[in-house]
Amino acid sequence: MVGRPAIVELTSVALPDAELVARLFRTLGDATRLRVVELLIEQGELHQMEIVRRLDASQARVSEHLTCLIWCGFVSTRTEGRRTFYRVTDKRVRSLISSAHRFLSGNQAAIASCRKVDG
Amino acid sequence: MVGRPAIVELTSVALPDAELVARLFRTLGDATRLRVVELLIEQGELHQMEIVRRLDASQARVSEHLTCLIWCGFVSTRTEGRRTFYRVTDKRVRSLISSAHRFLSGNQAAIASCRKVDG
DNA sequence: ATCTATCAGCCGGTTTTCCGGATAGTAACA
DNA sequence: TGTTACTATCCGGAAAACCGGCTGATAGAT
Repeated sequence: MVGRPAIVELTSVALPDAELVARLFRTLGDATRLRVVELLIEQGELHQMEIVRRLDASQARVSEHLTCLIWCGFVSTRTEGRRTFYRVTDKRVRSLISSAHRFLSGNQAAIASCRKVDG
Repeated sequence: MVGRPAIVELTSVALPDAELVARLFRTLGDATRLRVVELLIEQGELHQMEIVRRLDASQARVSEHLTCLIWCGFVSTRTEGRRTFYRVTDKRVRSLISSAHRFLSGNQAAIASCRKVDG
C-alpha cells in the first residue's frame, strides 16, 4: 500500500551530535554575526536599521544574519509599530561568548596567525 | 634610505577583535576538529593513529586538523619515540565546549534546520 | 642497511559560505 | 489609496574551507 508522504518534519534527518555543535560554533564563526550578537548584548535591544548604522553593514546582510541568529535561537524579537526590535535573551549565549573571550586572552597571536587547514 | 624589510611578525596585521573571536569559533566549527578535541578531553591523551582509528578519518585529515588545533592553542603535544601524543591541557577549552553543549540542549532542532544565510 | 610505522605537507577539485546589488513584501500613516 | 519607512529574499560571483590522494621525512625494528 502506497500512502501519501509523511508530514515534513523539521529534523527529518538526525544529525550527529558533533555536527550540531560544530554548526553552533559556525554560527558565531562569522565576524558580522558575532558583532551583531555582541552589540545586542551590550545595548540590550535595537531595531534593524540601528544595527545597520552601528555596524556599517548593508541592510540585506544584517537582515539575513538576523534571520539565521533568530532561527538558531541566539536572538529573539519584538515588533512595535513598523519596527522590529532584536535582543539576546538566553543567558547561555552570553556565557558562551565570554567563555570564548576568556580562552582568547593569551592566544590572540596564535589564533590570528593560524592558517587553518590549508595554506 | 631603503633598509631591509622588517622581521616578519606573527601578527603583523592586527585583526579586529570580533574577527579573532569569530576565527576561534570557526576552529571548533568543523565536526572533525571538534570530535578530535572532544575525544582528547574524554580520553586524556592519544597518539595520532589512535585518533585516526577511533574517528574513522584519513590520517592526512587528522594530521592537518591537529596542526590547526595545536597552532590555535587547543591541543598540546608530547613526543615519545616515533609517536606523538596529543592532549587538551587548557581547561578553558573544556568550559568553552560545555558552554556550547548547554546552549545546545533545547535548541537542537532549531540549529539542525537552520539554513544559515543563503538557502 | 632496509623495511615499517607514524606523522607532515602539497595539490586539484568540490562544496560551503559570504557578499553586493537589485528586488519584493509589509505595516504604518497621510 | 498612495507613500514612506522598514524588513525579507533572490541572484551571480568570489573567497574560504574541506577532502582524497599522493609524496616526503623520521625513528625504531629486523
